[in-house]
Amino acid sequence: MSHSTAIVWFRRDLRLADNPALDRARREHERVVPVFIWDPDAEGDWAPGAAGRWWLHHSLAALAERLDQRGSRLIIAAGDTAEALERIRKVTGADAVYWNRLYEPALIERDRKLKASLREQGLVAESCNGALLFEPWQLVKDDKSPYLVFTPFWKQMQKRWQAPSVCPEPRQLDGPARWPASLALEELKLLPEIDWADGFGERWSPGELAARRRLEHFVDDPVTDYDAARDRPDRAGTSRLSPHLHFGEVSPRQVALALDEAGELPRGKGKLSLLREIAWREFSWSLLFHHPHLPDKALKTPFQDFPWRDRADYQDDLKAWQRGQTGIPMVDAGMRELWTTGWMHNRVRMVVASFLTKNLLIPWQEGAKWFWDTLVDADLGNNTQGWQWTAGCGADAAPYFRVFNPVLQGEKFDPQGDYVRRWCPELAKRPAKRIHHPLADGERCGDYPRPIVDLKGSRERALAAYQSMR
DNA sequence: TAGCTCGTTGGACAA
DNA sequence: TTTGTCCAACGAGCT
Repeated sequence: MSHSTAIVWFRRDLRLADNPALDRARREHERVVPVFIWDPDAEGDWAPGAAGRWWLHHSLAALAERLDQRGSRLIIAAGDTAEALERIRKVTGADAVYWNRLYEPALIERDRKLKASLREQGLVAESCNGALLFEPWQLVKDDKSPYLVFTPFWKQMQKRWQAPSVCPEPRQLDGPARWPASLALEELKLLPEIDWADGFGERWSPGELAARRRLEHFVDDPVTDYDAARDRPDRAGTSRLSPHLHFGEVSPRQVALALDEAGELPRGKGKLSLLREIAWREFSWSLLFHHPHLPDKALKTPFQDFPWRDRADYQDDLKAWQRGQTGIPMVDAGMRELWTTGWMHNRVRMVVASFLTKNLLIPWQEGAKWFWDTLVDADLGNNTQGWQWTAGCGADAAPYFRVFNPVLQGEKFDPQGDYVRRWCPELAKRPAKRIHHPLADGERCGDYPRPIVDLKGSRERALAAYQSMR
């Protein structure tokens, strides 16, 4: 170990355990300066949305507390990253900077330049893999080109499976002789000014310890039924790990380790199912890495001419969708769950996305943007990939004739109507048999809205639109 | 290379 | 009420 000081630049790896950048800095240097820099301009159109900022605020608070307990502290800065690092370096005399890689196209470019510039100044600058089981350039086909279909990607991942190893959590961290100034967390103004996020706190506990508890709880029992239960929005069958994974409060390696059966691929159906979801996350990041325009442009080029409705024409319908006022119970329940809790059940995400793109013929980018702002787990890889998949223009996409019917989906996956009743209390008194159906002509139910489109007619319109493109 | 198989998550309709 | 078939064609991926 050299008698030197290293900056550990935290980004979306807000944990102390299995943090390769932190681990490496600590092993190779005597003193460590943990730093977080709020620099949303660097992320272009994809700086964290309002829900993500709420989470980030609380996650940073949790990280700062854990660092305090280890004799360290979290230095918070804002503004241009290179300048902030330079300031901190001057005060602390640090001669090395470590971080874990991110894969958003804009950030890859920023980080590449930064690394080159730091090295030019004679500093150590190293990035590590803290976010993925496999780097996007590792899991490729035999001819080195990236996968475009999930199943072969998943098969390859299983073939190359090895017992995950994680790095240890430091018990103590020695700081620099002189600490740099830090902003107070509140100065980043990450929390919304209106009390919009009130419901989030009831549902979520950001931070590494909460993430670990959730993982341990889930793997202890619920994972056994995950394969089937994960499709039921009326039950708590999913892991709810997504925001923790997004902010790096838990790593996919830690999840894999928790599922691991003596170094072998998990054999239990539920465990394998959860691992497959982790694989989807990896697949999404791989796609984005190899196709940097994915957040804006359809992967399948014919879709760039798809006859979406005009913006002026769909504005009212888009608002109704965002507010959960479409008059389609399953759709409204999902959109209200999203608004209230910053999260939506995966199956319902597909239903509302299919409804927006197919029944309303509104471009998938509008949905992706709304999700980006309102989901606490908004993740550029997953969000982009999911929306393109539903719209039928992405990798391995749903065929054009696959239009989800929100009534049938409700009857199948929310059979008692509990989910709809919870989020659309106006409908609470409707009999379970009718609860997923839009109001019929002349029927009234509190101030629940009439359907903004006819499901059958709009389905046919969508099929015709998709036909026209072929 | 050429040929074969397959593609996360569905719905409508006929029998 | 349940089950089977069709709704496209194409290109990815594998052997």
